Parts: sequence; C-alpha cells; structure tokens
Amino acid sequence: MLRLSTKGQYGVRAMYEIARGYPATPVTIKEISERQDVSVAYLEQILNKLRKAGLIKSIRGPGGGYILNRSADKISIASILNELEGPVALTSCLEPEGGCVRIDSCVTHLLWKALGEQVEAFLKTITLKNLMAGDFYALGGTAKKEMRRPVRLKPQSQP
Amino acid sequence: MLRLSTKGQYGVRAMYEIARGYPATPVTIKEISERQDVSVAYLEQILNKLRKAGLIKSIRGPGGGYILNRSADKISIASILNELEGPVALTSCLEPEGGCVRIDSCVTHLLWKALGEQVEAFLKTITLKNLMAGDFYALGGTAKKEMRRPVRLKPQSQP
DNA sequence: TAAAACCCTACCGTTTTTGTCAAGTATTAT
DNA sequence: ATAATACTTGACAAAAACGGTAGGGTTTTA
Repeated sequence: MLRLSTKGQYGVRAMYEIARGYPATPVTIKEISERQDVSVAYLEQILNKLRKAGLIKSIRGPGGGYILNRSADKISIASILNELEGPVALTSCLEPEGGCVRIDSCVTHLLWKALGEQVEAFLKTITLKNLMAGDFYALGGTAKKEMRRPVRLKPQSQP
Repeated sequence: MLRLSTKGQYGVRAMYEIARGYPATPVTIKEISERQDVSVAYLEQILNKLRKAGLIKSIRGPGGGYILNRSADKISIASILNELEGPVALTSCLEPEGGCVRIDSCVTHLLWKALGEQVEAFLKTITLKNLMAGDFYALGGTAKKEMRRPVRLKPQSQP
C-alpha cells in the first residue's frame, strides 16, 4: 500500500544529482539520465515541474544544465514531492479542493488526516543535504527502536 | 500523493461498524452497506479478505452477520490495511519479493524504507477501539504541535 | 550559424482501481 | 421440509492512473 509514483522517486534522485553540482557546475539532463538510469524525455517533464516550482533553475545553451535555486539544506524532500505529486492526501476528502460530503459522520477522516500530517512532517525534516551527507543512515540503524513508537496519543487504557 | 485505495478506506469503516456490534450482535453486510454507503457486492470482497485473515468471523443464516474475531483493542488499523492492500511499500524495491537491482547505489532506498516504517508504526499504534472511543481526536487538536516534529534524526548542522 | 541544451504538448499502451454480476452454498426460523 | 436470510466465490468490465514515448519547438553560446 501507499506506493510512491516513479515521478516522485526519479524527481528526488534527479535533485540529488543536481545538488552534487551545486553551486558551481550545471548538471545536464543527459548526465542525470545516465547516472540514475531514467530516460531523458521523462526527466524533462519532471525537471520542468521542479523548475517552475522554483526549486532549480536551468541554464540554456552549450555548457548549460540545471542547478539548485537554493542550497541543499534548504530543499526538503517534501518540497520536491509536493511539486511532482501534489500534497499528501490519503483520501479524496483530504485533497485541497475538498469535496467530502460526509465529513462530520466520517469516523476515519481525522485518522487519515493525522497520518498525512505525520508523513508530511517527516518529509519536511529531511533535506537534500541529509540525503547527500548520509546522516540519514541513523534512521535505519540506531533510531530504529525509537521509531517504533512515534505517535503521541493520549495514553490508552490497555492492561 | 500517497493515496489510500477505497478498499482500504471502506475496510476500516466496515470494521468500525462490525466493532460496534461486538461482542453480542452480528452485523450484516446490508447494514454496513447502508451505514457506510458502500455497495453490498464490493463489501463482500472486502470482508471476505478480512475474514480469511482472521480479523472477523461470519455467522451464516438468518440472524447472522459478521463479528470481530478478537476485541477491538487488539485490532490495529495496520492489520486491516495490510490485509487489503499489502504491506507499506513506497517503492517496488521495498516489496517483500524485492527485486531491486541497484540497492547499493540507490541513495533514496533508506529514505523510503524509513518513511514506510514510520507509517507502519503509526498505524500499528491505533486500534479500532481508539477509533470508536474518539480518544483519537487528540491528534487533530492538542497533539498537533507535537506532531510537527515526529522524526528522530541526528541533530542537523543547520544554523 | 550550428550545435548544445532546455522547453512543451500530445498521445498511447499497460496496469491498477473500482466496482458489478451471476451463480452458488450454508444456516435457521417456521 | 423449506423458504428466507445471509454469506461465498469467481469472472469480468469500465474508468482512471501510471509510466512513459514521440516529435516538434526555442534559446544560448562557442
């Protein structure tokens, strides 16, 4: 469940490559394509969106390519995915346009909302810099035990 | 991004209705259908899976219906969604069968893995009982501020 | 002025989702 | 017994989303 589209995945990986050239070296689509094994045409679509969103800027002509529009520690994974896949909205009710007729009677509404916020908060915390530095690996290792109870509910009355 | 399928959504809502009858009153598909506004035929598919998974059991014949197989505080949202949508796997790499060729070189692999674990942990914490009791609303209200930093990364060196 | 490189939009095959339909089988109240 | 209730199962189909491809631009610079 909860699959991330390839667009989002490729987008983050592309941003990673672009970040590696920052601030001096523009990275071409072709280079990204080769390093991350994604077609040029598909990358064009993805990078176009990211450029319009102001996350990267492009330099045309020979010697051109893409560079970050701000430093890597100022670009969160959330901001990348938001542009490519829209905001986290686990149900159609929670989409910006809304449109849920039964919010009041819907028991699960707040559940999905809370989960969405949890995810968004997580992704906001992590930046391209984290991804590059690999201070990320802590999550898979030492922090694992901690991660087993990341939720703050009122204490449950369970024996 | 990250849409939950209707099967998962309806499944949780159906379980909620069944939980309301626990332990004395079997709840019929028709009742669930009316209360949650989901077609009987579709519910049949969903409840079938949940029954095979041992979350509920069915009682046939007149007066029959579905009842929980164990108490509501022993059934997590995660267990429901897992049966209906499979485990959280944000990328195909992370599916049980695996199949990722480039794990070593994939910078984002651990990121998606960590996020998936975060989500799963969240859903495991919340039970049908929480959903019914509404001690859930804390998440939308008071706990909101807390939820803005649910991630435990090593402190980032950001000024 | 030509090559490098980005820019844009349309389209299309496949898969997944979201169900419906039809024909069962089991159980029990009467 | 038997009719009514209710679950069980598998096939199938419309519609949406996904995952790209194709092919034509435009801009910049060596």
